[in-house]
Amino acid sequence: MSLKVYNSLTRKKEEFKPITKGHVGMYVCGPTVSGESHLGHARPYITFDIVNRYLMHLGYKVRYVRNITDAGHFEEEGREAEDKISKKAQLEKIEPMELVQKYTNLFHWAMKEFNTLDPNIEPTATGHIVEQINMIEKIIEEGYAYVSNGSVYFDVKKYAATHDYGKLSGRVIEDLLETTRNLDGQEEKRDKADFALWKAAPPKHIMRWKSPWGDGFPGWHIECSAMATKYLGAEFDIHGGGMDLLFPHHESEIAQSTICNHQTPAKYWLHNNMITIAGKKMGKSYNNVIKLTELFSGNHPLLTQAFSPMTVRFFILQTHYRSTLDFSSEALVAAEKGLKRLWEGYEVLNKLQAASFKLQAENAELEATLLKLMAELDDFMNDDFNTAKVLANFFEMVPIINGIKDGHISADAISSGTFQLMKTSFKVWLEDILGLKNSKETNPALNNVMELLIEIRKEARANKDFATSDKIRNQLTEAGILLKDEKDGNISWEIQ
RNA sequence: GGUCCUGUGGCCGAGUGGCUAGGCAGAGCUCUGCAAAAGCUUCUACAUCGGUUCGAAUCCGGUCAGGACCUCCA
Repeated sequence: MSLKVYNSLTRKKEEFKPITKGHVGMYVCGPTVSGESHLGHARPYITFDIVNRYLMHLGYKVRYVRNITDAGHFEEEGREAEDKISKKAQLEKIEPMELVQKYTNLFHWAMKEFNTLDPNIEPTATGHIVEQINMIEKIIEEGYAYVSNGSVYFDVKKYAATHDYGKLSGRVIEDLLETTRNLDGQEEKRDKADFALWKAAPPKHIMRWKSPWGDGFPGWHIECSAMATKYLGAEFDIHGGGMDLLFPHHESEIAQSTICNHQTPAKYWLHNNMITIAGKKMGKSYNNVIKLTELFSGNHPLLTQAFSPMTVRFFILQTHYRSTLDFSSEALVAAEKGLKRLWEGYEVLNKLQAASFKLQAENAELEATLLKLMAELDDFMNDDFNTAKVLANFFEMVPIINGIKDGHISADAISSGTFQLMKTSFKVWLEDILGLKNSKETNPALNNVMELLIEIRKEARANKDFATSDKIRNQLTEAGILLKDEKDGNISWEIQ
């Protein structure tokens, strides 16, 4: 079964066929670095990290481009043009670029914590003003944009006459022309549905660039079109982002690029659904965001505890990316425990001795079950990246692994080949494709100390000196280390 | 108001016609010096009404409820 992806453009799952054999170009809308990232932001970056990783797993050479929006958009279109980033900088009395740097660094830090792979190119909007101006000029030449008071607008009505404006978001152009909200200062535009490509900067505006139309700054949608075109070409494979960007952002990107490059920019449009909180989308409009720093520290009224980045990643992967995911502290606690169980199963698997398995499996049924569980993994991922089902299959393998470890299931039951395949599968799927990792720190010195303590405790237990053995266990518990006496006499430990 | 989506057991969630999803929580048992861990077993489902079908959580229609977009948003 080959990879199928749900294409928002056609509203269907389609077989993924790259434009250039063996290569994939993917553009994902990146963060606006005018503030701290919140849980909602984490979803697209983790989702498309999976897409990136899986495409690489399939052998594609991927060019993954994710921008940094550091030029800011309009606070509210039609009002006095106001750059979000410069506005906040003035309030905080620091340079706009200082603010941009701060939040860019914070974003990069969070992405590292989530164990996402870096994009191949991470272009900034401010670094591509020239490209954006060039693109706007070309759209004007083509006759689909007009200058008004030093600003440039895209002529949606004209575009819609010959193209399908609304094909991505399912909008009907007549409705758009009628129902778009009537804002102040709309008189610059020929039509309410028109969107800005370039906005004249008022005198006090800090972030400004020279252009053929006077000092100003780029409009909301043009940066993505310009950067995607520059690094991926007029037509590329995948464009990703959150569902809330479908309209007007992506719809407008299509319109701009279509006029400029004479073709639809991306073949497949992939959109992740929203994270909700008490049923409502997490977003600044609702003022219900949980920042990533708050999540990792537990410092938020809705959180009962801190949650590690891996817990959050796992939480997100347990749901299909096109479904909404409802956040609650309780759900994250469940995810944390689930991940722990899964990861411990993986660690147990790695500790099993290969020598205890034989060439032939004695339990053909169990052997077949395992092989089926592993064979299905590809099908699940190929079916529009169903990470939830992948994880479910691994959870089904965990009791079997634990059973072999405690002797409940004989090691003879499965073949050595299957055992090796399991080890490989856990590694490849959990670590390489799903990007999960052990969040526990390993400290060689501590390991040595623990070995010593465990040795002493074992001896004490053998001598029925339970006072000593309990003392070791209790005091370690107080020190934050949990000892677990296992069935075979071994003792394992973990930091709480 | 327009366009679209969703409604699964205590909680989170997968699942497009017949096969146990899975995780968390709960209950019982096994193992154990005790505890924890682990294993085994197990209870709660498909909003509602009607239709199609041999058979529907899954398809169709109505109703109710919630949500997203239409405006900055991941």
